[in-house]
Amino acid sequence: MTKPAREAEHAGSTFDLTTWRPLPREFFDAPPEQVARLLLGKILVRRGRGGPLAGRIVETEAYLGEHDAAAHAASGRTARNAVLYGPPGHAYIYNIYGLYACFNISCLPEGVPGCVLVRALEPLQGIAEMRRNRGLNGSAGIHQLTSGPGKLCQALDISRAEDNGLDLTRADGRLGLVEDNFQCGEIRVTPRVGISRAADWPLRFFLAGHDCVSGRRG
DNA sequence: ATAAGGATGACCT
DNA sequence: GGTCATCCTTATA
Repeated sequence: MTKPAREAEHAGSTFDLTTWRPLPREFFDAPPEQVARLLLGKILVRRGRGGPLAGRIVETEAYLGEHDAAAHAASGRTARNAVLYGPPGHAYIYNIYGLYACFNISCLPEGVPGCVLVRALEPLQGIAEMRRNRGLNGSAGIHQLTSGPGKLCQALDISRAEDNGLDLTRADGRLGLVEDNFQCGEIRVTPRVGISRAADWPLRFFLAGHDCVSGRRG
């Protein structure tokens, strides 16, 4: 250990690995649109072999229950979406387009489906490893590492096979969410990205003007 | 603009 | 059982 792992590499974070406690279950036992908003500014931590990988959440989307045609719960409970019906605060990870993973967090009490999709992070810690995981060289900008749901899973080495169903509230878990007392500034709300049904519902939340937000940032 | 890529669920037999 | 359209995306042109 040449250097204490307590200091964030990237500017502006008070994140301290020696004291981090995951957000409690009650935080997630709430409607997805509320959790999605409150997750902005929090830190997603991945405990890896080469040390922690961490980033600040800058973009989220809420997916509601069976009345939300864009949600995986829309057609009722299946083997794939069982986590959505389980207790809050668990990782729901699915593969998309045969290529990428998407990381969601279950909300609402057991039996009631709903989740938040984490769409983008600002890399804070383990940036070199994120670059490696993404197959990018040193010239790739910070904002290319985790500015999209598939990108951030690749950067943090999150996969359905390894991580689906994980309890995110365990202090010793591989994945967790941490309070950072970060001042978010203006939060912008728009329709969700990449869906065809319920396409006008205002359930996407992101930090206005942040470089690491995916796609169009207005 | 669009191809890549594979799992999933809907809808049959 | 089988087939098929769809998909909460990304990196290329």
